[in-house]
Amino acid sequence: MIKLTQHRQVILNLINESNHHWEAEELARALAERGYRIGIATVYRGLAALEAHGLISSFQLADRKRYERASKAHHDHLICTRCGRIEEFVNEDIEREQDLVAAQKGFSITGHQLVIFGICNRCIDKN
Amino acid sequence: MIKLTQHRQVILNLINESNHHWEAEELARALAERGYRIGIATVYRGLAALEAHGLISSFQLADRKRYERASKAHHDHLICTRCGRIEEFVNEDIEREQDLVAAQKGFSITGHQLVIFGICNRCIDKN
DNA sequence: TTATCAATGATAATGGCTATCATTCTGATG
DNA sequence: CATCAGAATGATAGCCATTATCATTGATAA
Ligand SMILES: [Mn+2]
Ligand SMILES: [Mn+2]
Ligand SMILES: [Zn+2]
Ligand SMILES: [Zn+2]
Repeated sequence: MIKLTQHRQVILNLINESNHHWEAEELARALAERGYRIGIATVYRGLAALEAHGLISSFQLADRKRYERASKAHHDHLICTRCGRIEEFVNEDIEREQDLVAAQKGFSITGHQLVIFGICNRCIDKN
Repeated sequence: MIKLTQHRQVILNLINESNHHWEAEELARALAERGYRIGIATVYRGLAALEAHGLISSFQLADRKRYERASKAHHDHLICTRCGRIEEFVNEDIEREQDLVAAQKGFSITGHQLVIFGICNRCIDKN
């Protein structure tokens, strides 16, 4: 079992109390703002440990990893390439078709990552 | 128009003559094996230039970019996490559903990336 | 209390990629 | 040709997210 140290608990709480997709440095900044003095290496290690034990989940976006609550059903992401806004969605048809594709190709599917890129309505309205 | 120097032509040929998803260092190695002495920076710059002009295409996989022929219709990828084998697929249902999802969320879709992870049949048979 | 072992923090190292800059090519132009 | 300008190249330094190292601190159990 994972040892939920104070530091890790704080990290976990921050993630659990939000609906945000955190990157490591951003989370470290948020912790610092709240008065916690946690080394950046500890943040990275804490995130890895929490994820390894299923307490949070993550996905790789471009060059950085994003962390979010694990207490959500599986979903994929829509990202506005203008403002960075991230929306979540679930589409059963897509999920089902992916299973079919994998079966057709003789793959035993273990996961997938789908990211849709676009410009969100807020950004479009700004024009 | 892009200047197709000898170096860039060689890089382009290698990619076009294969069905491979090349990473930059791997391609540099292949070039060296064939007797071409091309600096690694030139390989990176050549790949970027070729892609910028639509002569090759790429997608980001984990921490490295993969380059492939541009002379293929849009497709997504299935990756064996055991042996690294990459298969391609096209699924019109998935493509259509993505458009719907984007529309529902008010996004003007510009692209997507779908990677399915799994264990390929060759790897499964080895057990 | 003591021994053990994990967690932490500061910081060095890693790895893919880009920037810099001096040098080499290329391809008009006179 | 000779010259010149701009692009391409190569060696290498720099960048940046993340991981590794290692000395120190902390928690737990005997
Ligand atoms: Mn999410
Ligand atoms: Mn492909
Ligand atoms: Zn936006
Ligand atoms: Zn395989």
